[in-house]
Amino acid sequence: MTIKEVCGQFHITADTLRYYERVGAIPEIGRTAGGIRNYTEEDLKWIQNALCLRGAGVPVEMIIEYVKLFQQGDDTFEARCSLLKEAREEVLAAREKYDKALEKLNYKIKKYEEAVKTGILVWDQEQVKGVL
Amino acid sequence: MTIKEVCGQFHITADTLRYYERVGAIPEIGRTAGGIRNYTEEDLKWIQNALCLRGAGVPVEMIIEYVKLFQQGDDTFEARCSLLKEAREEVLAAREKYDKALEKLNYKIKKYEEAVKTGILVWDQEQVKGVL
DNA sequence: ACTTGACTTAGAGTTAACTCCAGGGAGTAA
DNA sequence: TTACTCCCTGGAGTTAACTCTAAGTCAAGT
Repeated sequence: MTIKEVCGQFHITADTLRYYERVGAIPEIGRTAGGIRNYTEEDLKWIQNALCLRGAGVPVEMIIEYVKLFQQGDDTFEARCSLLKEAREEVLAAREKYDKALEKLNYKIKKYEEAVKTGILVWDQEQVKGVL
Repeated sequence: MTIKEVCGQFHITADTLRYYERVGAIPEIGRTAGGIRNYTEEDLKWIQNALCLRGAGVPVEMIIEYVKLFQQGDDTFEARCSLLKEAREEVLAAREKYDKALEKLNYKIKKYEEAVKTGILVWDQEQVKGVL
């Protein structure tokens, strides 16, 4: 599979794909005789993994660390496990912030929708702290 | 309220607070006779607002836009409303990615916990796509 | 053989969001 | 008045994660 096909599949640029490989967020990709990258199904899973974690704000550095541990073999199960747990904590903490923001946004949007109709903006005091 | 007190309350640095003010993510803060910032309760709400949105990945640029509209008065209800809706879409989309990542992380952590005990790592094929 | 379009590298450039620094003023206490 | 801590500004520096550029190589079609 060529780099272009992979890009199309994941909606990312070739630069990003090469960047991930260069820094080690995905393993080295095999090449054709002519030196052109040839992605396997396994490679696609690694890309999926990197994109999924990045999408949840996990730093590239952490993904690199996981790939390294993976490549070091079965002695690193424990290290990988605690790395993943660390990542999970970060993602959970971030998601809570997202939930809080959504709650406030929903409240404000509701009030603004009313305000657009009535011409008057009202905040029910203290219903949601810190709204403006 | 001094800048230091505000920093303590929100666990951010004075630099960040001045930065938000400088770019307009919060309104201008009133000063003492000597030119030192004196934060009011209203200011704190704006800071809360900025931090809440930033915590959910909403770009500073968007927050600035909201503050601008707010300061332009009641003619901007509609504009503010659609800005908030746009922000909500972004936050919702991001949160879905977080959920997907969490699902995978939970699955992998479970498998790794078993692997640490048994010495063998098993992926139930296709249960979660793209796991490694 | 030639053209065309996709691929390669090393390395420089960009962007957002801070973060730090130098040089100086403000406020309180001894 | 001296000391000390906090605060001020303008501007430079940092960091992560890409993103782009130049100069060249590869592969397919005609």
